[in-house]
Amino acid sequence: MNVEKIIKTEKQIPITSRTIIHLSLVEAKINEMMTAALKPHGVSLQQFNVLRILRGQKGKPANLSTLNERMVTKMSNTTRLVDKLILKGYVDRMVCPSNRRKVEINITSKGESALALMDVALKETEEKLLQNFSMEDLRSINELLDKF
Amino acid sequence: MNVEKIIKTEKQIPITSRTIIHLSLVEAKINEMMTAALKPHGVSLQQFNVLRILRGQKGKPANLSTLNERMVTKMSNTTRLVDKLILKGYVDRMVCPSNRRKVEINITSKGESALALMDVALKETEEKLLQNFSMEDLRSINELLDKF
DNA sequence: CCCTTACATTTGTATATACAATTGTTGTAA
DNA sequence: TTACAACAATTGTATATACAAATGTAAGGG
Repeated sequence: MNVEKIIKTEKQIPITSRTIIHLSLVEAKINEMMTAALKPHGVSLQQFNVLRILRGQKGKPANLSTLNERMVTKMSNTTRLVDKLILKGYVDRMVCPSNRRKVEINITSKGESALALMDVALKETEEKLLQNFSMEDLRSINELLDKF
Repeated sequence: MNVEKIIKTEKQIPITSRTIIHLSLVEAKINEMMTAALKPHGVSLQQFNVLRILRGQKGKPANLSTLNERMVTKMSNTTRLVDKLILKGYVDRMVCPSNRRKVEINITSKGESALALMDVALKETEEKLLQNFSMEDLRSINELLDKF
């Protein structure tokens, strides 16, 4: 990825700023490729993340707050995200019987099989994105990212 | 940054997926902090980037395509981004006399002094974000990010 | 039991972004 | 010169997101 071509905005860009910009550019690239990979499946990256989280629940329903903690988006959007997944029939939502303020969200079997297909597409994209990385590189970058 | 708490969506998450998710989370954090730092100045992160690019032009006007190449956003949004900066009086736009399809965009002196203030705020945010990074860490992470 | 506060989610609204279609301009080949 | 393709920017529209306010529910003190 050719950062220099893009960030030649200032004469002498300090390495701190360079790092921040570099990260944003990489993330944009990732986002773009992942979104493209999911497009044929008709879901957005965020919708995919919700499905993944729900699968991780292994049948135990998740409420909105739980989803929200594990996502980058804000609460109000989580509601609407789930709305869209319900329309597609990938999840269902019901009021929690023990605490009617909460809702319980589950992935449906239709959602699970759709998710399985998405996994394949995403896996390929990940491999493409990370093709220049050795296992040691991956460990290093994760370690460094932990410093944020 | 505690990734583990967030990405416990799946049982055994492979290091490739972990890396991608990790990057997204870090970028989200950066974005959030930068946006917050710019908020008192009344500009978005993207608007700030445009101003920075224009300053880097050193008086030489930039047209929209040029701005676009160096930004993460799409062409149509660049138009509207510049619109907003014009409203604030930070940039001006005129039709290029030699090729009337193009526009020439310049930062105004008002824009430059506003940008100088933003720089201070952003610098602080960067330092906060990168406080755990040694100079060697910064070099490493930039090198690794180049592999994307 | 009523009132207040906190909780969990939803709705309204303004702004941001992506994508496709459109406008206006230039260059060029018949 | 005119017709057509390519270029540069803009507009329309649908969707996404952030933020604030509102809704409905639960829990606890008087």
